[in-house]
Amino acid sequence: MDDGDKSDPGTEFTSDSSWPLGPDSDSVYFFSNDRESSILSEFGWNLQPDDPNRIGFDDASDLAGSFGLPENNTSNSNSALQGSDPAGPAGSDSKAGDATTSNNPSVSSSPSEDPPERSTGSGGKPPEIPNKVRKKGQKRIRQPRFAFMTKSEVDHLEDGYRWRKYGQKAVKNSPFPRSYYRCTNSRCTVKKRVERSSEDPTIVITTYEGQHCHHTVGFPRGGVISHEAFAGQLHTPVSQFYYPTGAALPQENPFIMTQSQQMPGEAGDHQSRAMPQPSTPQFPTNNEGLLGDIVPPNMRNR
DNA sequence: CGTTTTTGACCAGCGC
DNA sequence: GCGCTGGTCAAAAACG
Repeated sequence: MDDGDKSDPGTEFTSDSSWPLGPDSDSVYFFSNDRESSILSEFGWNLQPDDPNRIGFDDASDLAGSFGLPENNTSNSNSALQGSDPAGPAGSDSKAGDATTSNNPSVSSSPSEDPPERSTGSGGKPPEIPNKVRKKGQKRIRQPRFAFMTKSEVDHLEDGYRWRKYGQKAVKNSPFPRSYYRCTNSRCTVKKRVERSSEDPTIVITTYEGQHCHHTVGFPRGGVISHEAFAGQLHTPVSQFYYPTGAALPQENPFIMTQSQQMPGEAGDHQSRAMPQPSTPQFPTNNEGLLGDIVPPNMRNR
């Protein structure tokens, strides 16, 4: 939770080619407004607003409908969301700036200075302030989060980075534990949480927090995930959300969903991968747990 | 032997 | 203020 530090890092983004997912993800993107598409493009996901394959949610009712929400409930949900997120207000912006600028843009522009991927084990201290050192009132810095759902038999999907598990917790309303991973690169603050959907155990919900300051270890070109990496694990990206911590309104949230029709064997087809045929997204039904953390309850199909 | 995982404990934030 | 919950720490165990 840490809602006190809902220092809305989502208000500011930096591009990062090393982000584990990118335009190569065989995806259909849903935007609700220009802000979202601009955010996507900052992530290197260049989708033109007039792209024929772009599916836009130009108003809240579209969004609501897509989530199985009653349309007349949408406006309510908006306000409810605002209320549910005390972080929205201005004060958080400066913190958000801190959080994101600490992941300064140089991270993606100076790959040659990337530290070597190295496992530091318990000896390596994460750059973030440890709990014991952190004084009262010093809030945890939340970084932009990016979540997606993948139909997979394995919990921890290979994404080209090395992760060290640092915790596992049982989560409320879910029979499945949530695992916490940290990038093994000692200078990299990226974390990731992995949890199975309580509704559909075949779906793995992965949330990345922060941005890598280095390239992948498994993929020499770095940055863009390779579909081959998934080939042995199954993988149907079911949907993909970008939900910046602290962002309040659904129509202001960069809301992205993906559904891949691509099978592992089709991995090399970059052209078709750029924009697959839109299809009816599979929306999770009542995801609690981690999804609940990234998708406002009133956006869920309940 | 170095690294990663496991797991109980601890801490912080939030709601009541 | 208290209890609940999520998130993190850190020692021990497991692994390669």
